[in-house]
Amino acid sequence: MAGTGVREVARRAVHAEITSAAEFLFREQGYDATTVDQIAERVGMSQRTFFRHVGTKEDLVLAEFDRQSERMVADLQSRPAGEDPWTSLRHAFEVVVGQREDPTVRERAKLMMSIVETSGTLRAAYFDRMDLVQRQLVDVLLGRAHNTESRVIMRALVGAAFAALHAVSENCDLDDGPDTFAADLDQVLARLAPAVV
Amino acid sequence: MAGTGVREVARRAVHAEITSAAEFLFREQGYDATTVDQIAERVGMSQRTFFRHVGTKEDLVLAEFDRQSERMVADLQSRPAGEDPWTSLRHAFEVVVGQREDPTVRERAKLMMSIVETSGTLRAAYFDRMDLVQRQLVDVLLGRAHNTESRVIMRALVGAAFAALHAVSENCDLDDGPDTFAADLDQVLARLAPAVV
DNA sequence: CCGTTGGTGACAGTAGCTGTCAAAGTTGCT
DNA sequence: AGCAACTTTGACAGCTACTGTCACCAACGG
Repeated sequence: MAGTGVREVARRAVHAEITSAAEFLFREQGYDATTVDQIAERVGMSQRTFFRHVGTKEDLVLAEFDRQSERMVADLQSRPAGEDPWTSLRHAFEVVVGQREDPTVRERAKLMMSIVETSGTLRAAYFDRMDLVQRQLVDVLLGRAHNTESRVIMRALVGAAFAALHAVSENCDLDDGPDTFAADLDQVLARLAPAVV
Repeated sequence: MAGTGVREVARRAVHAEITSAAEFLFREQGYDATTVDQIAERVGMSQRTFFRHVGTKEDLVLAEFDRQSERMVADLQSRPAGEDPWTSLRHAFEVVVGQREDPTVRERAKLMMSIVETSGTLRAAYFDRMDLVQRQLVDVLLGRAHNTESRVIMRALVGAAFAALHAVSENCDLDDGPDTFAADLDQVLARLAPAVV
């Protein structure tokens, strides 16, 4: 199902080229001011073909977040079932924390985030996807062997953890000092956690 | 600035009529399947005039939430500055809880929420607005006299409280039993709270 | 009574996105 | 190599939310 190899490679290459062109234009003129036609023209393809490869203009920016989300869900699944949710979530967040370690990747992530924050529709779509991951994480946690929590509580728990993640994320994207992401996250989570376990 | 009285009344009446027509159609065929043209035609006006009164199709559904948000911010502002944030927020949430008391209003709110949940763009816009209120609430709390919390912490705190609100909201909209909203909210908030104060 | 002001409709245009169809290119099998 | 099956592509047309423009009409004010 992974395609005929060659075709799949071609697809990825095209997709990468589109993404690169789009990012250039977004950085240059902003997300909203950049039209799909401009991106398509820059890559040298018709608008129709663009949409066959990309699906949505939003996806160009949010695809990265989706990949991260998938990994988060997978990571949470591979945590011991006996572990308390809060700790498990902190470990799942490691995929976000880890990406901050490489300065290049970090800057890229900041850029993406700043683009997201400038566009209303984009920001909205981002939040919607965050909600989706949260639901998936809740399902994972509820499905664990010795779980005793109700869905409502679990939803609130996961939501709270994400609130911490989001707060720290926002904060670190702002100041340009040394990246204190991991430390800040631990601090905020600790502030929210104690009763929660 | 409040208009010439007469005109303002007319405006409100027209707006109400549009809203009513829209809600009928949304309930009948769903949000996405209902076009702006259909709504405009039902009220007997041109599409252009519709947009002069409404601004956005989304607004027809989300205006109610905006009003609630405004009241929440106002309520939070009128709380004693010495009160701990968590308690203050619980009181601010009273505007949501209170609306659940009148069965008519409650059913209407449930309907609205169910419409929001069916449409992707609508859901996304809803989340974006929730984020906006949260930011406003954070600013209020940070502006209080004897506040010692950092912005990050406050953001996480407010986010956690909203996670609880959202979880309970989702839960109560599902089951049709007696409305246990207030009790559930208190329970979930208590579960999240203790360390927080 | 007339000028200003505000609402309205008709028209046209933009941006994102989808369906359709025929042409061109690829792949696989013989 | 040669042919049939499958994919990809571009051109065209269409839909929906939304905005700009302009002329028209009605109410309000002096």
